[in-house]
Amino acid sequence: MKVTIYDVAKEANVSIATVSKVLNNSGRISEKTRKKVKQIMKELNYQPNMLASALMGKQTKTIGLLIPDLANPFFSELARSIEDRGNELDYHLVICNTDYNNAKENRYLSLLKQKRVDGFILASGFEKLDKVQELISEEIPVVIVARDFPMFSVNAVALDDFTGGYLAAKHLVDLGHKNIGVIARDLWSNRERLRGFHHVLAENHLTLNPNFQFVNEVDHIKAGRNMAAKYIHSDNRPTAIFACNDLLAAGVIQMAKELGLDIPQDLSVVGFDNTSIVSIIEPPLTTIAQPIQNMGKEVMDLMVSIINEEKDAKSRVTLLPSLVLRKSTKKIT
Amino acid sequence: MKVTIYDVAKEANVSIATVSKVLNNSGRISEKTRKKVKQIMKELNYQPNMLASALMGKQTKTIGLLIPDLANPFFSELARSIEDRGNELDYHLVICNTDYNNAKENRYLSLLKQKRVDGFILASGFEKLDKVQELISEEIPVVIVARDFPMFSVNAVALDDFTGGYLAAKHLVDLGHKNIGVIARDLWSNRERLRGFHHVLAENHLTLNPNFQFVNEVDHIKAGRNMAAKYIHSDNRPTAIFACNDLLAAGVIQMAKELGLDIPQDLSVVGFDNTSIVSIIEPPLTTIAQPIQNMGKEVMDLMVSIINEEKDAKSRVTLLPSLVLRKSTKKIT
DNA sequence: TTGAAAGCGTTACCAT
DNA sequence: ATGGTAACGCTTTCAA
Repeated sequence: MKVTIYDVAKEANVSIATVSKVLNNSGRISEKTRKKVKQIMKELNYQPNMLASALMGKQTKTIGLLIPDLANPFFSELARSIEDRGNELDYHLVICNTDYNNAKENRYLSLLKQKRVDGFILASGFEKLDKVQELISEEIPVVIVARDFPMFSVNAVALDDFTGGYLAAKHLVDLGHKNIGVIARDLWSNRERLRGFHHVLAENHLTLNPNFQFVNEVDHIKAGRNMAAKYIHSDNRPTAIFACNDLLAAGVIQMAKELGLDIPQDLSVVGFDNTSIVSIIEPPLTTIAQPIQNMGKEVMDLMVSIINEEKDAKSRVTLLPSLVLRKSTKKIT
Repeated sequence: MKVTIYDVAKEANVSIATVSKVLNNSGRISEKTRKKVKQIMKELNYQPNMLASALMGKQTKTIGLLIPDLANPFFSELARSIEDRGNELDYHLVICNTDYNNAKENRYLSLLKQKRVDGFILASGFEKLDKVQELISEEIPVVIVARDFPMFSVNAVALDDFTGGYLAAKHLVDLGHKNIGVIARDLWSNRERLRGFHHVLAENHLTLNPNFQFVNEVDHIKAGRNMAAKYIHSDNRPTAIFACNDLLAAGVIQMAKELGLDIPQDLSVVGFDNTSIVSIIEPPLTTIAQPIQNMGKEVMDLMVSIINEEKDAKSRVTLLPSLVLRKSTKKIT
C-alpha cells in the first residue's frame, strides 16, 4: 500500500513530526537523524501526499489557466510559454478551453476553486465580470493575460493593443494605402486595436472602408476568407487589409489568391500575433508581433509574486507590440 | 472565512454527516432536510473542498497529460480534443510539456503522483520505460496515446503508423514516383511509418533515396527546410518527399520553392497528421490524416473506464489513418 | 432518517 | 533536538 510519514517514522524510529520536519527543512534536526530519515524515505520510495499538506493550508502548486482555444496557435504558444515558466517555478497548470463561452468560464472557475488552485490566469473573454470580481473579493490570486480590463482594477499583463493597431495603420498608410479594410472579432482587445487604427487614419484624414463589420465565426480562417471575399467583391475594394490575427490574415490571403489577386501587388495584408504560422503563409505575413514568450514569463512571475504576497498593490504589466516586416505588404503604385 | 460543512451543518441544525450525504446523494435523507440543507448551501455559497474529499479516497478528477510540445499544432489539437472530452466527463487536465526529455518526463510523473492525479495520459516519447512501468505496478491508470509500445502491455490508443506509411508510399508510387525521399525524426512511430513505406517500395522493387537519414532539430520547419535542401542539392534528387509531419512538409515546400522548384510539378510532397496548418500551406498539402478528434475522445474514454474499473483487461485501440488528397502531389510525367 | 466518531496524511504548536 | 497531538474538511461505518 501507499507509504505515509507514519511508515517512514516507524522505520526510522522517530516521530512523524520529525519526518515532517526533514521533509520541509524546518525546525532543528540533527544531521544524523536527517540523514537517516532521508535514507529511509529513499528505501521506501516515500512520496509525500500533496493533498494532505494542501489541506493543512500549504499551496497546491497548481494554477488554473482559462484560455479560449488551445487549437488556436496564439493561445497554444502562450500556454506553452506559461507552462515553461511554471515548470521552472514548480507550478503545474490546469488548462481549460472556454471558447469564449461565459457559462464554461464560470463552470471552470467554480470547479477549480473547489480544487483549491493557488490562482487563476485568465486569457479568456469574460465579458461578464461578476465571477472574476468574486474571485478577487475572495482574495484568490487572479491575473489577466492578453486581454485588458482597463475599467477595473486587476493584475494583468497585457499587450498595448492601441499601439498594435496604430503600428498596423501607420505601416499601411506609409505605404500609401488610402482605402483599408479591417477584419476582427468583436473583442475588447480588437476594439482597442481599432481605436489605434482609427487614430492614424484620422491623423491622415482617412476613413475606414465602409464595408467593415465585426465577424463572429469561430473558425478564423473561414472568417477571414468570407470577409475577404466580401471586401474584394464590393464596389469599393480596399487596397489593404488589416486582420486582427494571423489566422484571419491567412484566410484573407487564401481567398484573395483564389479570386485571382496577387499578394502584395493587388492587396496588402497585415496580420497580428506573429505566431509560428506566419512563415508558412505565402507570401510570408507582415504582422504585428506579440512578445508571446515574454508574456508567458511575465504572467507567471506576476502570479507567483502575488501568491507569495511579495506585492500587495495591484500591478499591471504592459508589453509593446512591434511590426515585423515580411512579404505581404507593398507600397502602392 | 471559507465556509465548510460544519458551517452548513450548524446553520441547518443537522450533523455534518447529513450534509455530506445530501452533497453526495448518498444514504437516505428526508426530502425535507435535503431541501433545507441545499438551501443553506446556496445561501452560504458553500464550495466543497475537493482536497479533503480526495484525501478520503475519492477521485481528484484530474488527469495528467504529458505531451512533447504544446506549440506543435498536432499536439495542441490533440490536447484540445482530450480536454473537450474531459470536460464532458468532469475531468480536468494538468498539461505538461516534456520536449521528449526523459528527465522532464520523470519529474512530471513523480510530481503529479504526489498530487494524486487519477491517471496519466502519455503522449510523450518515453524511450526509457522504467517509470511508466512503475506507474503500472502501482496500479495508477495509464494510457498511451499517439505513441505505440508494441513490446509492452499497456493501455493505448494509437494510430496504425504502419498503414500510414503504407498509404503515403502507395499514393506516391501510384503516381509513378520511383525516387522518393523521406524526412523523419527518429521516433518509434516514424520507424513504423518507414516500415510501412518500405513495404510498398519493396513490393514495387524500389528503394528509398539513399540520402535518407533521421533529422533531429527541434524546430520542425527548419528541419524540413534543411533536409529538403540536402535532397534537392544531391546528385540524385528525389521526385517526391514524404515528410513525417505537416510541419516538416511545410519546411520542405518552403525550401523547394525558394530553390526555384514548383510544387507539385517538380516535387511532390506528402505530409502527416492533417493538422489545421495544411490548408495554409501553398499548395494545400496532401497528407496522411490522423483522426485527432476521435483520438482525444477515445483516449479520455479509455482512461475513465479504467479509473472506474469498467474493464480490467488492458485494451488497445488502434485508429486508422487516411490519405487526404490536396494539391501537393502530382503524377510523374 | 439522522448523528457520533474514526479516520485520510499532513503541518504546526507546545512540551519535553 | 525530538515528540505528542490538535487541527485541516471531508467520507463512511455503525448506532441510535
